[in-house]
Parts: sequence; C-alpha cells; structure tokens
Amino acid sequence: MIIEKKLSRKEQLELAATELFKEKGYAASSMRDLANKLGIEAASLYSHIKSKEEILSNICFRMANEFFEAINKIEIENISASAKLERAIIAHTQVIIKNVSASSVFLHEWRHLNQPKLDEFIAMREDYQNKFISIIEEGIANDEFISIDAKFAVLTILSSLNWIHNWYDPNGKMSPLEIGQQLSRMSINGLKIRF
Amino acid sequence: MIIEKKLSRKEQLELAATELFKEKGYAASSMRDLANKLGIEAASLYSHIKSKEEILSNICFRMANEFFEAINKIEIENISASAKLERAIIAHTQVIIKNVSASSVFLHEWRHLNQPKLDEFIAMREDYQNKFISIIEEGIANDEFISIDAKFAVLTILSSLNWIHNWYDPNGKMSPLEIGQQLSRMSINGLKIRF
DNA sequence: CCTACCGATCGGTAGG
DNA sequence: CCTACCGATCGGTAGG
Repeated sequence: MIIEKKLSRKEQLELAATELFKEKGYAASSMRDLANKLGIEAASLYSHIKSKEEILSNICFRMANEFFEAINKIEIENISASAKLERAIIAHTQVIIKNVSASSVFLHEWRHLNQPKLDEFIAMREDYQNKFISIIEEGIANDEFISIDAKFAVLTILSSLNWIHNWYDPNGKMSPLEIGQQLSRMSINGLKIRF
Repeated sequence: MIIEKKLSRKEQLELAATELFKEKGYAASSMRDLANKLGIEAASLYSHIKSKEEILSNICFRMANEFFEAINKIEIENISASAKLERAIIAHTQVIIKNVSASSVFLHEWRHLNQPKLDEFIAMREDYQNKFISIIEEGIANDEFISIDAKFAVLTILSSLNWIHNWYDPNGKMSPLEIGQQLSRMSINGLKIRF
C-alpha cells in the first residue's frame, strides 16, 4: 500500500507541471494547460509562483541536488575505482527511477532556464561529471581500467544512464536495482582490462 | 578545401531551420526567428513551405532514411555478430557526426510531429532498433555475447551513441572514425563473455 | 482563487 | 518575396 503524503497546493502545482513539461516540453506547455490540470484559472497560478520559469528552475535544481547527494556519499568511501563506479552508476540510476518525470525535465528542459540560472545549472552539471571523471581516472591510474579518455568514457556512460527515463516501466520485469546492476556491468566490463 | 554546393532557397531554409530548432527547440523557435536568419519576412517563408511542421517533418524523416541506409548495408553482410555490431555502431556514429544539428533535431524534436506522421516516425524508430536487437540476439545465441535482455542492451548502446551530438567537436582530437571505434569497443567489451 | 484584462507574439493568409 | 493583416494564444497583472 502506498501512503500518499498530503501535498500543499504549491507541491501539487509543481508535480502537475513536471508531468506537463515532460509530456509536451516546457516551451509548448502553457500556463492555461497547467491551470487546467489543477482545475483552476491560469491567473490563479500566480498566487503560488512568480513565473513559469520559476517552476522549471525549481524542478531542475531540486533534481541536481538529488544527484549530488547520491554521489557525495560514494566519493568518500575507501573502495576500488570499479566499486566506486558501480555504486555511482547504481545511485544515479536510482535517482532517475525514483523521479522519472522530473529527471526527464531536468535532462531536456534545462536549456530554457534564463541567465543567471542557466550558467549556474551548467556549472553544477560539469561538477557532477567531474566527480565521475575522477573515479575513472583513478581506475586508469590503478590499471583497473583500459587507457581511455576519461571524459569521453563518462559522457558515454552517463548518456546511457540518462536514457532510462524513456523506457523505464515500473511494472517491467527488471527492478530498479537490477537495472542499475546491469548498466554498471555493461559499462564497467566495457572499461576493464581484458586478460 | 570544402566545395560548397549552391543551395536552393528551400535548402537554405531547411538548413537555417535545423540550426534554429537545435538551438532553441522547435516549440520555442518562431517563424519570425527563421525569417530573420534568412533576411526575409516571415510571410515569405510560406512560398517555400506549407507549414512550420513540414520543415520539422522533412528534417526528421530525412535523418531516419540516412540511418536506415547505413544499417541496411551492414545487415546483409556475412560476418560475426560482434563485427556486425561494430560496423553498425560506427555507421550510426558517422551519420550523427555528419549531421550534428539535424541529428539533434531528429532525436529531440520528433515528438512535436502531428499525427499521422508521429506514429509513422515512431514505427520507423522501432524498426531501426529491431535491426540492432537481431544482431545482439544472434550474438547471444552464438555465445559471442553474455546472456542479456537484447532490447535493454540496444537501448543502452544507442543512447550512448545518441549523445554524441552534444559534445562532438569537429576540431577535437578524436576523428569520427576513432569515436565510432572507441564507442564500439566500450559497448562490445561490455557485452562480450569474459574468459 | 476569481474576473477582467493587457500588450506581445504566434502561425498563417490574401493579394499583389 | 513584400505589405498588410487575421484570429488565437501567450505569460502575466490589477484588484478584489
């Protein structure tokens, strides 16, 4: 049984916006569409939010924080690079699966942010990627991984993870953990030195 | 030296639209933006095209055809599954790199197509994926590849290829072929059975 | 949260 | 390819 927390009107609004932005894209979603979903008038939305972009910005930065929290725990562990990478991949996967719609918005709609939020977002994304790059560079230095451009490898891995939201089915045969494990197996096998 | 073919006005229009849609997204791109790029009035666009959506549709289906042509050549070759997969990955990569902007539109903006084009597009995409799935299933049956859900593997591989347009730099240190080879190495290593 | 409304912009047409 | 223009819709505000 799922226990639904009671959501504030603002939380309901952001949830509805997340679904809407995912389905139609941010630019093609109108405030009237959103109001309609909530059963109120478009003008009434503005007693909860300042602007359309504020909603987008909240979604994007909330997700960014979720991803950071997940990787920050792993970074400090004292384990091999392969083990770190595996955990990072699983953690990333779990964040996506727990927030499929918000992840989709986070991944595709961020470019509609205005400045200065846009630059701030891009910087956070780069920081996040750098954490993965460090893990892979450590693995290369250790001879755990093949010699490869670490940034290239990270972009390849992250891009395969960032597609999950498109096909993930909560009723599918693979559990979130299994998906993470399969993805890390493919990725890490791809990097490991073959004897 | 690059020899520029003389483009018809309609080709110029579609080229400008491709860049515009890539940069701002289809929904956020206005016909006035497009006209501006070409130095004409918005109304004048309509002597070359029927609608905004027609431009999008042309871009999407032209790219779909390019991808199909690439894979159709490979499917019929009489080589191992790993070799087929390698060639398919390299071919896919080359198509993206030769058409970075159009690929970006193809990958992200297709959902703004109207019916019946939308369903037609989705069906083509599925056909294309199925060709990859067959290759991987052949490899699994052969004991070339680990036992894995073939569709899952394909979506993972394609998603990593479909990110290239985001970071590909024609002045970067990796050539298109090298990029394809590296990607296929990572993907195929990830699938191969380890002894 | 509503009514009433704003200026701006949208995709597109008529007619030349 | 242009001028002139259309109805529809956009994000958002004023005032209650």
